[in-house]
Amino acid sequence: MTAVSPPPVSDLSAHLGFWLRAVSNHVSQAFAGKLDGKGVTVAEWALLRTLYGKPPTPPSHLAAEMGMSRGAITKLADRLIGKSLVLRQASAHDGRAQTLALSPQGVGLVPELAALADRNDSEFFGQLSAEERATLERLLKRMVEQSAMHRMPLA
Amino acid sequence: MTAVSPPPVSDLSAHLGFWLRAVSNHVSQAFAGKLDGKGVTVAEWALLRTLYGKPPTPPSHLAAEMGMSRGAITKLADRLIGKSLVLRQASAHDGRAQTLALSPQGVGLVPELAALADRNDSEFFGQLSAEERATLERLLKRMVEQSAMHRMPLA
DNA sequence: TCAATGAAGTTTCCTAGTCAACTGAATTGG
DNA sequence: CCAATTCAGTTGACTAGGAAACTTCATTGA
Repeated sequence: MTAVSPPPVSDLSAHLGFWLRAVSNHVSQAFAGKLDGKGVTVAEWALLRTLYGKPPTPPSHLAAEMGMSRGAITKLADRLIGKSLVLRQASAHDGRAQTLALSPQGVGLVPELAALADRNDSEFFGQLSAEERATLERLLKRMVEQSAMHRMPLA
Repeated sequence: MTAVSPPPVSDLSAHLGFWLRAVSNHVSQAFAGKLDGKGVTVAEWALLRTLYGKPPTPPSHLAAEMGMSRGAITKLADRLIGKSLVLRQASAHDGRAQTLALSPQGVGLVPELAALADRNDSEFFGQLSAEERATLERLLKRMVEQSAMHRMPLA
């Protein structure tokens, strides 16, 4: 009568996905912390940046571009309108449609936030050599292409 | 009188963090889909895997190891106990403390889930050459070390 | 021309975290 | 030896997103 020991299974850390997620979450959380000081979340930053320099854009376009549901955009936009960073305008032609655009405050804020994004990125990836960064970028982009990641979910 | 055009700011996709998050989320979501068939979430998988092969473990240890709050572990454990995959036991010595352990069903399930994790990982990273995978792993692990990511948040 | 279909946004319900307040048990030091 | 503090775990309020039902409007085709 021998004791039954559980079969060996691969470790969590045996997966590249594990390390990818660890680093990704760490970088994102650090960025979230920086944005906190500006009273903005990462998702809000993404929407603001997406609107920057664009003509007024329908929420459904933003949803597709940002890889979020339309419902999520509704709520995100509500929050940003509450912060006076975004303006919602009904379409003249189509009674259903509307567009979202940056308010003047929003336009003013985006460059500040972009500077934080730059800083955050170099804070973490500056630890790698330029060549290593290029390699990392190349590999990641190839995975995006080959895995048909046409949606870029924020969550 | 010249029109004021908004200053150019770096694109979202100019940041390595952007691509990292895109790939990470994609891989995680694909994995979540696979786990769905087993009635388990990614966080639940992580807790099950963490308990596998370990003696009964206090929730607070799991919280530290998994980079989650104690409150989150309480709720996660509640769910897993509801699915009869985890057992909660009060400590004999310390009236406050308790331990969590896999149930027999939990022990049986982990290898199945681990196989899904293996499959998911190779599905995505199998697109890279062995050398590229090694490079990616090296770079990611270095970032974990150098950025003092002692916490590994799941969220 | 008007019923059926489809599209755009909103809303509701659900899940899953965090944080902070709380409960009850253990420890400590005056 | 007991009051204050600290510690483990739970709970509740809150946040953020997804999915699906729903509303309103537009289009289309018989």
